[in-house]
Amino acid sequence: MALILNNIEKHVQLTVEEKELFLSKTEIHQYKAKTILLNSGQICKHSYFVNSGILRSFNINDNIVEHVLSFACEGWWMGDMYSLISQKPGNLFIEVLEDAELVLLSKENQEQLYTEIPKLERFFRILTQNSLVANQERLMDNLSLSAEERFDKFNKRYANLVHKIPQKQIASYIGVTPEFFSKMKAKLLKRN
Amino acid sequence: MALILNNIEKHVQLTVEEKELFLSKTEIHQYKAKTILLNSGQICKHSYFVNSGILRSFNINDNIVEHVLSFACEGWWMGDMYSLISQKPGNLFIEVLEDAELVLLSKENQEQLYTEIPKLERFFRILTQNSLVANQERLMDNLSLSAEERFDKFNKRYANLVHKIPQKQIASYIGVTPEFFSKMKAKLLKRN
DNA sequence: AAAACTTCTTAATCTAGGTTAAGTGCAAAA
DNA sequence: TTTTGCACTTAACCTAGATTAAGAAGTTTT
Repeated sequence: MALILNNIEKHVQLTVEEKELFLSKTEIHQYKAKTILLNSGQICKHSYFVNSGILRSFNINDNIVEHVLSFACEGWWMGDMYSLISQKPGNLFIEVLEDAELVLLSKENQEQLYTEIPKLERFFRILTQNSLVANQERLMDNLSLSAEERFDKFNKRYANLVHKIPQKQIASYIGVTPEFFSKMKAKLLKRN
Repeated sequence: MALILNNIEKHVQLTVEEKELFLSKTEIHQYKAKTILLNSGQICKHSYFVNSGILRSFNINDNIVEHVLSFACEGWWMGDMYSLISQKPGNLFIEVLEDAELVLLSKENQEQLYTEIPKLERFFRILTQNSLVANQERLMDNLSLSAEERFDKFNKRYANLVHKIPQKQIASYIGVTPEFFSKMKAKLLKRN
């Protein structure tokens, strides 16, 4: 359970009482692989922190093609930010890729904590800023890098994940078809 | 000058004293079109709020190709978030596209305000969350929509901007070459 | 341990968008 | 007022990656 507190304390210092208050507002749950935590069209009620296992968020466009927005493994946060802040139905799915233990923080408790412990508002501000920076970089990468270079970046961002998740989902994350990804991989192997 | 306070008060309520304190930490400057507010490799020292005029942020990749990250017109904020939070040299340029009046808020003053007026930390948290949501949507759009559809989205996001900025920069924003954009535009005109 | 699914691969063919190049129309220098 | 330099267009040709299809290799279910 220390993991989430460590994560928070990378950015703000909490007192013992604050840590207890924070933990009292969270729940821990276990989920099996393939569980859908959030469906498109639903309202996202929780932020998820990954103690163990792997999650992914994705949407499905008109052509019935999935596009992976993000993965989350140990120590990462996950949620549908749009739905979470607007409390309207979102477009994202959140799925468990590998059996997971998650810390759940409900929208209401999160809002309460912002007021009760302003340091937590700071923490989530910083977290969101970091996400935004990463997202902006990925956006620019998608505009200027080749599929191969984007695969490199994926590997740096999500170290070790290559071996743990179906490669069609990596293809989706970097924005190519599974067929093209397979071809690209074969080319990379031959080259090295 | 009311503009920036209105902008803030869409999300948090400030007292008269707080508004004064906030304003005392900002500066107003006028800039001519083509002014470079921030160069790649520099450390971003300010957040910019646009009272009037138009800004854009972009980077330049190895091939000497520009990629537009964002535009900002009246009522929008602009900055290099990466450089601003890390205080390290960034990759972004920020340029004035149309003569502008800007409100400057320095990194140090912004940090002080977070502590002096926690409501402002809340305000910037919300602002950053909204940016993140918009960025995630654009990322997914880039993975799943055609150039034409992305142009539609550009028009919705930046109403009226089509007529005010060089079209090669719209092309860059949606992620196509100026030549292709020109061809696409001709096709759209013929169709309607 | 077969049946039923999925994931991954290979290969032929196709296309959205890129590249190169040449020309037009302006606005800003000079 | 000419000249320089962008912004934009058009058109021929090119390519990264998509699409379609079919088979191979696991996994999961029964």
